[in-house]
Order: sequence, then structure tokens, then C-alpha cells
Amino acid sequence: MEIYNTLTRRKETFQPREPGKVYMYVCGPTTYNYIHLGNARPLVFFDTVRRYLAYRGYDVLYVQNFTDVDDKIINRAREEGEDPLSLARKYIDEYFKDADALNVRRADRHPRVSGHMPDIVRVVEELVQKGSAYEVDGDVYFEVRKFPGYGKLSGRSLEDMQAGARVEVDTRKRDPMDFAVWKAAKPGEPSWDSPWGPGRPGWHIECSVMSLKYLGPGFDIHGGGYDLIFPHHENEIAQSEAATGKTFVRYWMHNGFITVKEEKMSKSLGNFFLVRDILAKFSPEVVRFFLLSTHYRSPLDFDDEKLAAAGRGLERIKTSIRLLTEALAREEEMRGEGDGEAGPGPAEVPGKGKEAADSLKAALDEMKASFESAMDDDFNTALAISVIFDLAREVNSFVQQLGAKISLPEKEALQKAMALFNSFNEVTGIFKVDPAGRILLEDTAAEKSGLTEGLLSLIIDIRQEARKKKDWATADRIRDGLKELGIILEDTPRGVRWKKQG
RNA sequence: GGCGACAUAGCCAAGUGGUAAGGCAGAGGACUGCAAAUCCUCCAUUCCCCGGUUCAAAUCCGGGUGUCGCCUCCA
Repeated sequence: MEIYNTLTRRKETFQPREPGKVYMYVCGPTTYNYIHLGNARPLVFFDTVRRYLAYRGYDVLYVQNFTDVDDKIINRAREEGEDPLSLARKYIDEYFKDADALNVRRADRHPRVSGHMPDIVRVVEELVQKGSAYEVDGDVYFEVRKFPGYGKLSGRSLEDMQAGARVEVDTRKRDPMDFAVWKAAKPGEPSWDSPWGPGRPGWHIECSVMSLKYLGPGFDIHGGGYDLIFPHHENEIAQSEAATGKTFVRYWMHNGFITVKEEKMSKSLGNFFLVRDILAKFSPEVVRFFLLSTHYRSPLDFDDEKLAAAGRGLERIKTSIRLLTEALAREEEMRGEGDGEAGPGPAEVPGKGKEAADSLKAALDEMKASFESAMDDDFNTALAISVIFDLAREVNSFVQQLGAKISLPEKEALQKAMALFNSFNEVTGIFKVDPAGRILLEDTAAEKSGLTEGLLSLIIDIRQEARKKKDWATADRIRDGLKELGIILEDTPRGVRWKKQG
């Protein structure tokens, strides 16, 4: 398995610190607002990484933090006249609503800055003791000149950065690039006691402290968006390695941006779209599918039309799963009849369709291998998804040539195909699943029962009677009318199928 | 100014030396009362431009053009 490591700028063979185990940390949001699509990309992508590692048999310990103490939160809280910590807590709750909708599994741990003050103070003290950081008026700064490797992740030198620095220089700092690991509290700000007086952690230090605490030095994967490479992750490395004297992280992974009209989607540009607003227009499956349909390191341009096109593609996959489910259900029914009334069961026509079934099974094995090799190559989800389309085509073809009776080899092939859909889905997480890991399409569960189902089957019966009488006007009127209401009817040789529109 | 990424059909997008995956849209055919769904076929002699290396390049090298990003809070 190969992973592109930002630190070395090339793909490397993945070798975890401990055989069979993966320790990973992904930077979570600063919780002062609902998350936008740009936040959702790393969320969904790294969730997929984690799923794939688990699929590959690794025991994964996954940590994602919440930065709940921060300038932006304090400012926002001030604007709204609310307590900063309770504001942060509120957006953490909202975060989980969006993440759950996108089928993002909970991390093993979701540590918060506010719950780790003693740990943070301890590390800052250590940095000061070791001479890597110094105190000025209650602030503590990390001294970048003391860390020889500074700039190794982002590929820049201190000299380069100073040339173009457009930050106002704080003259109390020994070097303009020195950054705060602890900030003295200003009046009215939330603060915690420390040897340097009341204050709070600087940005960056929380991730070092919490990742080291739960994963230990030299953990395997640290992920986040490209814009975190500098300064956030660069500074994390400096602090962590200065404090521990050990390599901080083995593989650094960074996802590309979501853009809008080719421009980065960001809070400061104001061109962001909240996940919940998008979910009001598109299903979470489509959003997740869309996010995974481009390689994670490439930029991904967002607009409604592109999401809609992704939705049409996903519909193809859903149709295939429906066709498969139907065929399997038909076989089940048939078997029930066979047992009861000595009708022909599948076992009585064992040779039928064997050739097609065998060839499907062989194709399934190949597709499984292709899917895995795509994911092994730096998590190429775009390629992996193309394999899902191949699977859909093979399945559709096979289901279409099935006769009225389904033989044993055919049944096995169908089951094997369904198992493959399920296992691809276990990795991509596009569809929600039942406790047994089977894919749930929206219309296979709740929607197909109760009143709606009853009404529709009544209407469909009436339409079938009209069709029998060749009363096409009535039949078409019903079909067109239902379409207006978002219900699609499909007449098939084995009866009528309905589904909700896209 | 420094550093970096990207440029593949109408659109989205994979492919990093061996002769252009996949999806959306579109065209034709099969099936259908008509549709829908599905299947089959077609849809880039060519991968931003110009040079070079090579038996062979979308893929490597040099130059150019364009777009984007980081260097400041940001996923």
C-alpha cells in the first residue's frame, strides 16, 4: 500500500509503527460555526482512509480533535453575547449532526482543548525548560531558530519566508516567525492558570499535545487540509519534536480544496456552502459520492450542476443494487413455493445459467482486486468508484439475461455480487447500512412501508387494469401524474416498480 | 518577492514511459402500447503550446502560456 507523504513529496510504501496497527490523527474543526463543504472533504476522505485500513485488517486508532478554545470562538461568542465554551459545545453538537448525515463514523476519541489544559501546560513548560520556548509578559513563544528542521514539511526556509512576510512584527519576539504556544489572557477572555499567569493555549499546541497523548510519538498518519501544512502542521512538528526529541509523525496526508468557480471555498472569502444547506437539496449519499469521485489531492470544484450530475451517476449504481435485490427476492419467493408445493426449485435446474454465473463470479473476483489496487495506490477513490460502475454494468447485464427461474449457480453469483457491493460500500461509506452491513437505499426501508406503500400499490393496481384494457390514456395519466409528485413508475416484464425521484 | 500545484472530449475525471479507464450529457439500435430502467454500438489519431531525450511520452527534461494555492485565520 502506497501513501503520498507531504513530508517527502512522494508516494511511500506504508509501514505502520507497529505491525497490524494504525494510529491516526486528523485535525478537526474549530467550532464556531456549522461546518461547510470544505470542512466536509477531509472528514469524509479520512473516514474513508480509516475504513479502508480497517477493511485491510488493520486495527485503527482514530483520533479527531475539536479546537474549542480559540480567538474566533471568543470573537463569535462576544458578538452573540454568549459564553465561548458553551458556544463551542453547541457547534460540536451540530458538527456531529452533519458528520452523521454524511455517514462519517465517530472517531475512537474526540478530544477537546478545554479538557486538556494541564497536559498543554505541562508540554509548554517542557519546551521552556529545554530552551525551545521563552516567556515574554505572560506569552510563551516557540523559538523557531532553535529547531533545525523548521520548514521541512512546507518546504521553505526561514529566509524565504522573511523575504515576503506581511505580518506586523511583534518586536518582543526573537524572530518574526516565532509563534505563540501560550497566550496571556486579555480581560474578559476565558483563561486557565499557568506558571506564566492566566492564559490559554496558542493555536497548534493543542494538536501536538492531544495527538501525542493518545497516539504517542512517531504515530502513523496525521491528516488535514492543504492549508494546514503551513503554519499549523509545520509548527506542530517543531513543538512536538522539540519536546519529545523524537520523530512526530510518519506519514503526513493533506487533501486539496473545494473550490467554487475555481476559487478556494473559505470562510474568509465568504464563498462557502454549509453542509446542512447542501443536504437540504441533495441526499447525503450524493454528497459523499461527489466528494470521493475526485482524487483527494486534487481540487474539487463545487456547484449544483456538478452535484446533480454526480447524482445521476449514483442513480445508476442504486438501480443496479435494486435490480440485484429484486432478483434475490424473486429467488427467495420461488424457493418458498418450491418447498411447499413440489414446484421446481433451483436445485432442479442446476446446470441452467452456469456458464454466465461462473463468468460473473470470475469478473467479481477481478473487480475486487481492481478496487483494492486502486485504494492501495494512495487511496485513489476516483478509480475505485469506476470499479463500482463496472460492477453495476456486470450485474445489470447478468440480471437482464436471467430467466423466470433462478438456478443455484445463478443464485450464488447474485449473492456474491451483492456481497461485493456491500464490501465496496463498507469502504466508501456512500450508503447507510443495516446492522448486518447490508446496504440500505432510502426506498428499501421505511418509505416502502405504511401508507405510501399502500396507496401506491392501489394506484398501480388500478393502472394495471387500465393497461390490460389498453386504456393508455388513463395509464399514462397516472404515470405522468405520479412523476409530477416525484414518483417514478417503471413497467417491467415482471411487474411494476416504483421509486422516488433521484 | 519566495515556495508549490495543476492544465486530458461539451462537462466531471483516472492514467507518470508502451500506444487514452470510468461517469454525466449526446447519437443510433434492442426491449416497451408509449415511456422509464437496462443492455449493445458510437462519441479525444490525441492529452495547453514549442523544443529535446527515447525504438516508444499525456507520462521524462528545458522553455513558454494559463489557472489555482500557501507564505495571514482557514479543511
